[in-house]
Formats: sequence, structure tokens, C-alpha cells
Amino acid sequence: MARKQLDKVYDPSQVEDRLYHEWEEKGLFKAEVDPKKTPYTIVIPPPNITGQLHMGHALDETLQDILIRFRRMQGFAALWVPGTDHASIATEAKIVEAMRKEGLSKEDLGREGFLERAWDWKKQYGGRIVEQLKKLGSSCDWSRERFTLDEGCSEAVKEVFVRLYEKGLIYRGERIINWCPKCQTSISDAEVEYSEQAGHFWHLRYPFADGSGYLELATTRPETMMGDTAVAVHPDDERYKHLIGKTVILPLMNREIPIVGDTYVDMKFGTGVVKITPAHDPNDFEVGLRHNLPIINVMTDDAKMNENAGKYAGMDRYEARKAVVADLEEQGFLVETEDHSHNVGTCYRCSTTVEPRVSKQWFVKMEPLAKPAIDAVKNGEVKFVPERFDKIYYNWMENIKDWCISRQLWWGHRIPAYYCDDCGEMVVAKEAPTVCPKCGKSHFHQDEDTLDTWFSSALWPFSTLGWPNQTEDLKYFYPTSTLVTGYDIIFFWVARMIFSALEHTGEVPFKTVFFHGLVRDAQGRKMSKSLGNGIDPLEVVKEYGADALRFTLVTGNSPGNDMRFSEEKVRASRNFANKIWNATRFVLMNLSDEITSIALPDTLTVEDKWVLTQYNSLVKEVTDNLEKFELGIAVQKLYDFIWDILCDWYIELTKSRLQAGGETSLNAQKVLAFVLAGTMQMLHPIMPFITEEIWQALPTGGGSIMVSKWPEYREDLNFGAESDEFQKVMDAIKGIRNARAQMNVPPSKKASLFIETNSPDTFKSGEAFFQRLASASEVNVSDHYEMEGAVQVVTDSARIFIPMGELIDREKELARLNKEKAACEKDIQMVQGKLSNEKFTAKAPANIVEQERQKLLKANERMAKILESIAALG
RNA sequence: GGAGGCAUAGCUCAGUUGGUUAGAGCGCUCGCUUCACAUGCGAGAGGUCGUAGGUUCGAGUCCUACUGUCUCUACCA
Repeated sequence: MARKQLDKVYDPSQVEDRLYHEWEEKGLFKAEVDPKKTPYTIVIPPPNITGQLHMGHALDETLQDILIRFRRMQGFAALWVPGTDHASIATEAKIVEAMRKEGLSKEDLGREGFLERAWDWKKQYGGRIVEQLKKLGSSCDWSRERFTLDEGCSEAVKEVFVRLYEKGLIYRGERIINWCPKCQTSISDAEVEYSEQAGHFWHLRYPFADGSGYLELATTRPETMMGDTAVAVHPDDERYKHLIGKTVILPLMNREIPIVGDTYVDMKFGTGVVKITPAHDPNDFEVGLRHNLPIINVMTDDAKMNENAGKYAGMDRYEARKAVVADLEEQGFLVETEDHSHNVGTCYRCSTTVEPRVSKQWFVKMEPLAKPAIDAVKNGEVKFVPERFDKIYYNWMENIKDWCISRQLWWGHRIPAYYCDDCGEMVVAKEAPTVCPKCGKSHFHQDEDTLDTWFSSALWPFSTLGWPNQTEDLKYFYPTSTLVTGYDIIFFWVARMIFSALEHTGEVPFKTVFFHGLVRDAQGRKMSKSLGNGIDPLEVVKEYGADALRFTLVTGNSPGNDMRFSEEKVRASRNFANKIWNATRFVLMNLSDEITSIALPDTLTVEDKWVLTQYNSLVKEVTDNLEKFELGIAVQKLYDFIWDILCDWYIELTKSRLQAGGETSLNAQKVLAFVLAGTMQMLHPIMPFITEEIWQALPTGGGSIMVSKWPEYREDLNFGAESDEFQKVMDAIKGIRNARAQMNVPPSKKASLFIETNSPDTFKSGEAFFQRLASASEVNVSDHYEMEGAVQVVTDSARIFIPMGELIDREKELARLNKEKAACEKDIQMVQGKLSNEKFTAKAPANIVEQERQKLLKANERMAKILESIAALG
């Protein structure tokens, strides 16, 4: 049979889509519940349906695919559950925006109409991101694809809500929450992003009601003063404590408000007096609760002043700020205006400044849930990689506040709470009740709010596997093995999955969380739409191939660290793919039809043993590294082995044997095929396409590399001593090349070699290598040569004479040898220094001391040869 | 205010439990169209591993302080 002819340059576009379809058709992504196997499960961090695949996804998916493919080849029942997130606030914002362009509002369509439109949107765009994932080579089990708003996930959400409510862990109440005036919904604390903004500090006078003077205080938000219901001072503050209980007149509003004493006030800051606006500041709200202060909301949903704001009603909050300041100044209440920069909370979706306000919302009581979730990480049931994220997690969980889960949105899981139209009684249940338990009537309306999108994401590891039903999948694949995600969503998502899983399934959701960093641009900036510095992974795939992109994303990457992405790096990866391709071409064009399977020959040459020893330790190390999530290190080792050891050395070494033909050639072919096939298997998780293409071109039996058996370390392939012996030949070749390069001798100019050595057999057997790799015309080996006027190359095990006649410049040669002598002297000094240190010989481990002794021995031998060579120069 | 990361070659970064003379890619210099590959081959230059101490026979690696830098987090009105 004729071997497949490969093109000179690897073209991923000819390969990738074809192979992906082939894998899909053969059902290779599909995981089966198999009691004979150990499950290995990853659930995808579901991308938003509105989303476009960006570099962050590409990194995330690549890492997951590497782990899944690796474990699949190791024989695990490897399941990667894919899916998407409905992303309530982000999606709704996009749809509303699209509608606005058509002159439509949500209210125009009504809830039903809006949802219809939203589902259309999902149909149109939800599939897009899935197609993009496929371009990367993601080996997800698409038959198990899920969506956070699908029937099963919705079932899980309702079940969880009702359970938590019945346990008293979900409650509804008037609390101060973060309100986004643009998205027109509450958002959780985690969804607020703080940014430093320049503002002002307005110093104001609030006069005492009895006319005996005034209190001076400062505020950054004068427009909220219409909602002031007190002024607070520290109860221990000598300046003010006698005033507690008196009242002041709220300027502009002419309302009498009390002076209260509260330890929240920092005596050292400002004047030590704080105006209290319980409806619009989280701290003031707390103070208000402690002192039973009235709560006066002065703003509307879209952050305009409301009727409680008197003459400012109808103004936008910033407009009102100006007007209030102007009035205060005019009426003499403004003492001074100071520049002040402060942290302003903004909405993580639309960056609008959020408005803290009091409103009736649903909350999850966090303390009882947080505790077991902290313990699970502390006792190692959930392991973070790298470990440092433990601290960040503890810090958040230990200071966690109740989670506001209701959103004033339509796109999402509607809260399963029903109110009796007649008596107002509330019933929380998975299905709408038919009869009111209080009044017996039967008309209900459901709560208008939906749930925070993260409420459903928190259930993702088990809701996707069928929970609350005890499905076969759930029993077999849960808890999942590894969660791969960016450290930026540790609070939003990772923490919430942990406490949700523990509460509802009694188990951790995953055993390990493998965190990666952000992908930044070449200058180290965050890739963002507004900067326009984002690189589209799909463009990269198109131009360089998915393998090159994947390789780029893992190479030199270490867990939890940000990385820079540049096209330059992709080009290097593409070159690597091409290198592999050409190594394969070389093997295939030399591979005889007689070889029909991958198997080592019965007799191995010394260079075979050398390469197999290297290969064998590569197997061990790469496996170890992958198991420890050291993907960057594993990739580096594969790269070095393939490029340096396999291509630059071993392939070159086989050339003379391949030309010799017969048994000699066949044996070399077998070793080449064996090493190449094994290396492709180990590289497959990282570069799935090219490795599959190569695998199928090799006599591997016709199956897919995806489901081939991962290489294992073999004691019988460890030829330590013989491998070391071959190293002597390599050292000599390098030394000769070095000397020739220094003299600018082109490879075309061949020269005789006279090798003086105590290992004559080793060097004699390397004759062909010296000819091919060190430009030797003939090779002579002996235990002694007397020769003048020759270039002399000294290695640990040999002294090589190269008679080059007129090319030799005695002075230069002398300088070169003296330089080597100096370097060798330095070595000897250093090693001797160590060995003469009694503390070292006494305390260092025996093998280290022995190592140093060997080093000294070699260096001394080497020195003797160098001295002889210098003497020979005359 | 609290916490954490990072600091290694001109640039971007690796460096696993402390153990040879600290590595790679890109860039640079010299030579090479050698029958897999110029997306290549051979050779080379380039580093007091941020600073100062400490632990250790031995520190890029562990500890302390400092400097620079980035990030997260927090209620300073």
C-alpha cells in the first residue's frame, strides 16, 4: 500500500473541520456510564448566549479540552458537559437596546411578548457560541448540552428556591440594595464595581432647632439630603456628646431631625458629624435601624428626584446636586467646597453609577451556607490550584453578607412565590397553588421578579447532570472532577457553586478548581471592546489553525497567572506545527510498507537506546505534569523533545541507516515510528488536529488517536548507561562544530578526524554520525595520537585532532585553548571548593557529593587533555 | 484601610519537592539553499535572578524588611 503523501507545508484549514466532523460522527465525544471505568467530569463554565467567543474563552476551553482528552486517553470515562448561560441582565439589556432602535419598549410588548422575543434571540445567537467552541476543537459531549433556562435547570432552580425558603434561608424584606438606574433592577454586592472618581466634599451647616448655632458636616452627595432623617456624632466625642438628643433643622427642607449618637461615626474624620440618609446609603441604613429613624426615599427607579424631594422633584440626580448646592450657597448653608476623590459603585454590566436604595427584595441568608463551604476548602475536599486562591476565598466567605437574588427583569427564572389576590397571602411553591391556605380563594398572581442569573449558575455542576432527579449521570459523574475557570469569577460563581452543592447534594461540586489568569494584549492591557485591542480567536484559528492557537495559550502559562497574547507567539506555534509535520513527512517517506504496526525492533542501536531513554522519561514527566495541572511545563517538555531531541538529533542520526536499507533501515524506521506516534499521543490533548492527522497516516491500526491508550513509562526502555555512552559522541560532534564555526569553515569543506579516547568502540560506532553531522571525511580512532598543526577539540571523553592545514592560525588556536583552560580551571576550583568543605561532605546527601566527585574527575581529565593540546601546539 | 500577585537575557515569559555552570521563544551576530522542514539548519553574544539582611553544606527557589508595579477587597460620610 502506498503511504499518504503529505504537503510540504502544514495547512490546518485542510484538516481541522474534517477531523472535527469525523470525531463527532464517530461519537467519540460522547461519554458513557461505565462501571468498569473511573469517571472524570468537567462542566463548562457556560458562556453567555449573547457572547462572542473571546480569548478568555479560548484559554478556558483549551485548558478544559486538554484535561478531558488526557483523561479520556488514560482510560477514564471522560465527560465534558457543555452549555450556555441565559445571562439575564446582559441579555435583557441587549434585547432592550435592540428594541429601542425599533422604537419599542419592554412595556410595549408586555412580559409575554418580550419573552417570546428573547427566546427568538436565544435561538439565533445561542448556537453561535457553540459553533465557535467547536472551531477550537473542544471535545464536549454535545448530546448533553444544557442551557441554564432549560426545563431541567429550571426545575432545579425551583426546587432549590423552595427548599431554601422552607429552611428559612431565603427571605423577603426591605433592605438597602444596589440599584442600577439604567438596567432598572437591583444587583448584588458582587455585581458592583468600584471606580475612583473625582468629586467634591461640600461642607454644610445644619442649624440647631433652638437657634443656638449650628453643626458643620460634610457630604459628597448633597442631593440625598432631602432624605436625611438624622445627624450622627460619636457618643464619646467630647465636642458633641452633650448635643445628642437635640435637633437640627434640615436646610432647604426645613424639617426638624434629631442628633443621634452612633459609634459608626469616625471622630477623626471630617468634622466628626455625619448626615444620616437611611434610604440612600448602606451605613446610614444601619444607623437608621439602630435608632428607629424614618426612611425617606427621594428618588425614582431611574434616579430622578421624586415627590419627597420637594422642589427638586423630577430632576435627574446630578442636576439636583447642582441645584441643591446652588441653593445651599445662596441661603448661606454652604461653608466650603473641597475637591475629593472617592470610590463610586458602578453596575458591572452597564457601568452606570449604582444608587443604594431601600427596596423590597429577596435574599439568601448566607452565614449558615458559608460555613460548610469554608470548611470544604479548609479540609481539602475542594482544592484550589494554585493554592493562593484559598485566602481570597476565605476572605470573602468569612465576611459575606446576605445575597440579594431578586432582579426586576423578565428574562430569567421567575421567582416561585405566589400572592393571593384576595388576602395577599404569599405561597412559595414549585407550582402555582390552586387554593389559598389562608382565605380559601383561588386567584393568585406570581411574583414579578426573576432570579439573579448566578442563582442558576450556582447549581450548574449538578443541575446539568439531572438533579434533583437521581439520574444515572448524576450518580456516576457527580461530584465533578475539575472546574476550570478564571480567578475573576471566584465570588460570582465558584463560591456559590460550593455552598449550593454542599447544601443541596451534600457533596462538593468538584474536587479541584483549576484557576487561570486573564489573557491580555501584547502590551499587557486587558483586552476590551472599548479599547479595541481584542484579538478574535476565530481569526487566529482561520489564519494559523486551532492547534497553533491552543499551543500558544498553554505554552509558558502557569496556573492563575495572567498572560500576554501576541501574534508573534502564534507564529512560533504555527512553526512548531509545521516542524512536526515535516518530521512526519520524513518518517513517512522513509517508512516501508512492511511496517504495519507500531512496534520496536528486537535489536536496538546505541542511538536508539539514547532516544528511547529520553522518550521514556518524557512520558513519565509529561504524565506527572498534566496530572498536577502543570500544563505549561508539560508543553515545554514536549516542544523541547520534539524539536531538539527528535528532529535535530535523532532524525539526523537515522539518515545513514535509512539509506543503508535492509534490516538496518527497517529497525530505524520502527524506532522512528514508535517515538513519533508516542509523542503525538502526548501532544494530542494540546494539538488535537495535527496529531490526529499524523496518527492516522502512521501504521497505528486505523483508530482515532483520541481514544488511543496514553503512553506509559516502561522500565525496559531505560538504558541509562548506554544512553550516557552515546552522549560522548554527541559532545564530540558539538565540539567539532563549535571549532569549525569559530574558524568559519563551511560544512562543505570536509576534514579528517583523529579521535584520541579511552572509549574507542563508542567513537568507532559513531563514524557515520561524524561524517554526516560534523563534516568528517574520514574518522580514525586510537588511544593516542601525536600530531602537530591540527585543530584540537577537547571533550570529557576525547581529544580530537582535525588537520586543517593552511586554515590553522596558531595564535588563534592557542587563544581558544587557553580560554577553555581558564573555564576548566574555574570549574575545578568551584568543585574543589565544595568538596574541601567538610560541612558539605558531611551534610549534603551522598548522591550529591558523589555527583560533585564525578564532576571533579571529569574536569581533571579534561584539563589534562587541554594541557596536552596546548603543548602540542608547540 | 486590609489582602494577594509580579519583579529572572534587549522584549515576552518558564524555572516542579532548595542540589551541576539559571532556560525557551522573539530579536541580535556569524556561517549554511546539508536529499523532512528557510515556518529551516549549525554556531554564538547577552543575566551581580528588584534591594538589604537571614535560614542552610548549598537559595532564582524558603523567611524578614524595603522599593517598584499590577490586581482584588473595604462603609470613611
